[in-house]
Amino acid sequence: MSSINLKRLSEELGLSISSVSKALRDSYEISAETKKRVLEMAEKLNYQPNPFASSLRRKKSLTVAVVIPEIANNYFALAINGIQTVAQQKGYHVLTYLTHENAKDQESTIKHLQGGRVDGVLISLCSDTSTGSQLTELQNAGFPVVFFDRVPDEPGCPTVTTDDFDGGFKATEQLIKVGCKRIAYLRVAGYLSTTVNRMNGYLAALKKYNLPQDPKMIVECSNDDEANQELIKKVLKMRGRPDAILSSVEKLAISTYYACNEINLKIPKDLKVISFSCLRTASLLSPSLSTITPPAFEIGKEAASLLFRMVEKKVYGNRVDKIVIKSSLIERNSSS
Amino acid sequence: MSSINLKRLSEELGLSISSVSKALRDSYEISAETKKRVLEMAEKLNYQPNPFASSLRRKKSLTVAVVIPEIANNYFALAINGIQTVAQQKGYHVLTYLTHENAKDQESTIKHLQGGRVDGVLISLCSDTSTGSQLTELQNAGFPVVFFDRVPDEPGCPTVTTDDFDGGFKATEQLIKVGCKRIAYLRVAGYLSTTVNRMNGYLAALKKYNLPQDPKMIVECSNDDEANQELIKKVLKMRGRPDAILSSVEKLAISTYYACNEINLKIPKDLKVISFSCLRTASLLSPSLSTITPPAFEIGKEAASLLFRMVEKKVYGNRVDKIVIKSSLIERNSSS
DNA sequence: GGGTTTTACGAAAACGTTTTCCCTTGTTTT
DNA sequence: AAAACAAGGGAAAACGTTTTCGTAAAACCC
Repeated sequence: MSSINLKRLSEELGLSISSVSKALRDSYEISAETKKRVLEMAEKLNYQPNPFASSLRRKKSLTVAVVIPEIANNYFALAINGIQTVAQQKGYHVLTYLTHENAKDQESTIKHLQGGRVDGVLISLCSDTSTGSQLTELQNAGFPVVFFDRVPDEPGCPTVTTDDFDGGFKATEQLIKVGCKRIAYLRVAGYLSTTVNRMNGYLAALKKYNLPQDPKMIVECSNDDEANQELIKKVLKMRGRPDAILSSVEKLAISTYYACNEINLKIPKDLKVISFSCLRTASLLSPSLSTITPPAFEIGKEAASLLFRMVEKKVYGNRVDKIVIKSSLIERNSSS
Repeated sequence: MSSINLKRLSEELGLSISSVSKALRDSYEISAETKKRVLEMAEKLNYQPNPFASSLRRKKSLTVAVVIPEIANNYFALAINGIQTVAQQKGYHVLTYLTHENAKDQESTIKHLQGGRVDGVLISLCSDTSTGSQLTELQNAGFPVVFFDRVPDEPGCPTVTTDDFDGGFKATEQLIKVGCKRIAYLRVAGYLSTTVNRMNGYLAALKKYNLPQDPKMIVECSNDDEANQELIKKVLKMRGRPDAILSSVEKLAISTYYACNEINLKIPKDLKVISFSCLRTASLLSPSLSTITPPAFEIGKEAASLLFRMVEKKVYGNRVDKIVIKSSLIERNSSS
């Protein structure tokens, strides 16, 4: 837009283009006095360097991509907040892409990103990702990728996650301690590291306390809120219905609340509920919702920091970071 | 990354660089047969065009910027969702920048954006913006800018907003109809189009129903949740305390709920509450919160569509769009 | 004061595209 | 058969930086 470029600037100053460029980049080859003149003129003419020319030449975009399933979601909104905070402070730009839990979208996004548009990628896999191979390929090619929250199985990739297993375990333990015997686990369809780890924690707790594992107590939900609500209603009306629900994601807890309203089940009297959730209004719900709260903002910050370490040092092949940040279990009325 | 470029591709095919480029862009100068060969080879070698070279040459970035105060906010998360949806479908990339309600950040962001990094800007002003002049300057220079939600006063700029005045009016009217006499309005500091328009609607309703305008009933809040909660508590404890609260933003309604919990005021018995809010769990709160809900997703979509119209036709000087999308007032228990 | 180093700057290539202009060949027109 | 034209393709400039290399002049070293 500001069609004032180095050429224009150099003419104005009676210097060569290269000298002006060097002055602006504070090169030792340019005298202090000249630098000052250049800076002043650049300021005066409101010179803004063309980022594409610069990126083309330097093979650096100063940009990272964030690829997430959705954004209208407290967890991801907070995570992005953390990512942006770190990125903006470092002078990086952030491109975001939504996959809408759709593997095809995710694939084509990744593919486009290989053109060099970004210096690195932060990604949380979508629920119907069949495999992380496309991504691991990418990073094997030397491209910095950090996974957060929903990460692939492959051991060789840097991840930032929370202690999902522990969260699932402790939440389940808590439900058991208040007397629940038939605890249902609401999972989302597809293979998601978070869902699976949380479930494994849940299963481990059942085992520790000698409670049976009923396959009917593991409820596989979809991305359709309506359908989920119906499904949960069905489960809550069946013979031997659960007396507690552990929800692996926030929206399923919401659906559970609606379902209970509809079929007139009282939480916590008839059903106790704990959910993984970043809902800020958890304590204002009726009843207040017990949560395992992942530190989404910190996870975003850590993931971004890790990515920038990888981007800035060239050496990220020899070491793989697996950062885990603890969630906190907050007991409220829905589970007591 | 994929260091395979046109040169490499052309060598592989025994064609010139220019022919390959033309083939890829489906130029009429290239025979169908050759195009097919080129496409196949490009696919085979996983050719990804360098976006910077392309942007540099064509002076098009296929990228837009979204500048918002914060992202961990239901309204903005939904709006971004709408923006992304339109942008991704159009093949555009989206850069997001957070201003953290800080005018300095906003200014420097805008300034950087003038380098040509983006083809257009979607922006919702931060609360301590003194003036939109920097932006209007930008668009006078022929740069496409669309304001959404929080827009400047200047008449000459394209905006996408909701009917804030009406929302404020109807919410107030509703509170009056259920018998409230002393309705407080919670506003945020600084000059924000939304806050002011909503307040004007509030004032107009008071006037229509011959209720007095008490300056003490207009409570100016800050960005500090703690402080706001204290302030609201103070207001709720004063002589002649309000019997209803109209909150201009979601978070102040949350603070109101917390404040009431602390000083043991019962909503809706002792205090009725209506808030502008996109909270999905409004109906699950205790008590369920009556809201005026701006169609954030649609606003995002409309804003993006408008921006793309401006970006794609060169002619956007002669006409200024001011799109208004209605909010819906949803009455729940907090106001009945 | 001849030689060397340092300082400060400029010329030009390079990054990977896109696009304008030109050329060759073959076909059509008159 | 000469002229005109169309089809398909290539050479090279251009976009705005950055960076390597070169080189004048000034400064330094006995």
